Amino acid sequence: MYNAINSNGNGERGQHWEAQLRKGCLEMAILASLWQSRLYGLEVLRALSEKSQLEIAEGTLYPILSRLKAEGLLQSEWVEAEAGHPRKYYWLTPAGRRRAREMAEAWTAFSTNLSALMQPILGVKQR
Amino acid sequence: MYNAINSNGNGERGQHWEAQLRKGCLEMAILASLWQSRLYGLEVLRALSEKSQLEIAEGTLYPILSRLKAEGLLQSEWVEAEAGHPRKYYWLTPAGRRRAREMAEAWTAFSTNLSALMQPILGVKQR
DNA sequence: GCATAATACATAGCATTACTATGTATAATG
DNA sequence: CATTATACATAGTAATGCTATGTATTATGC
Repeated sequence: MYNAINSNGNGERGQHWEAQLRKGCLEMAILASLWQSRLYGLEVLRALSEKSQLEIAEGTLYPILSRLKAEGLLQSEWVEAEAGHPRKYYWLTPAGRRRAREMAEAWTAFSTNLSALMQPILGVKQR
Repeated sequence: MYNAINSNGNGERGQHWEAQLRKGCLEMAILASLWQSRLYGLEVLRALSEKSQLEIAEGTLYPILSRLKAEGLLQSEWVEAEAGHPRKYYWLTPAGRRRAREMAEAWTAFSTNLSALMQPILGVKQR
């Protein structure tokens, strides 16, 4: 599985059609990354990268985390590490878990529909 | 198959998290709708709605078609209908076909990755 | 013939969301 | 102590739809 979506897409116009493809999915992806356990910022980045080859810049992540927290979907706390830097841990609130579920379901339907639309293109190529 | 994504999402903030989910996919979807045959504007809308439950407003469609044409991915021509209104037909240029393929492939990878991230959420719910 | 409705396309202002560049703070290392 | 690494934060900018509205042409009914 290769990393098809990163920040340096190679389209002609704007060079970023791939970036647009993933815009709007990031909140959902970030909520999902926190489903199974609480994580601190850079752990979220690593989880996304490892679990779904989704590379997000730090400057993108933190405003989103901040926004989700302001919305009551996440809670956070500062933890002084026994060794190393203090870290800000995030976890899903009950509202956050509900949102994550809603989004996961919507994503499933949406992606299935869109993939169906892509089939003729991929089918021709495979021939 | 129900229409999970339309313009009146029901989230709390901004009410539009679902709209964001599909932003960025529309160019690809529109290019895909033209893969098998040329269509005029409202036919594109209907094709998207019928093939993938994707509802786009006319005001959204035409700027995108215009943009794709400016970019050399589409070509268009006015056709006087034998009965009814004149219509502007669109079809993919060779560059447009290449773009559609690239996007379809990127989409496949991207959506597979993201769906993997969603599995724990959906798995828990199904239990 | 005229007014209204339907069809088809177009556009401008606005809202939203990342991306990019840059910065602050703290701990670790040489 | 200076530099590097880790961790978090933010402001300006770019891109893309959404919403509201408008223009143009054809069809319909009175």
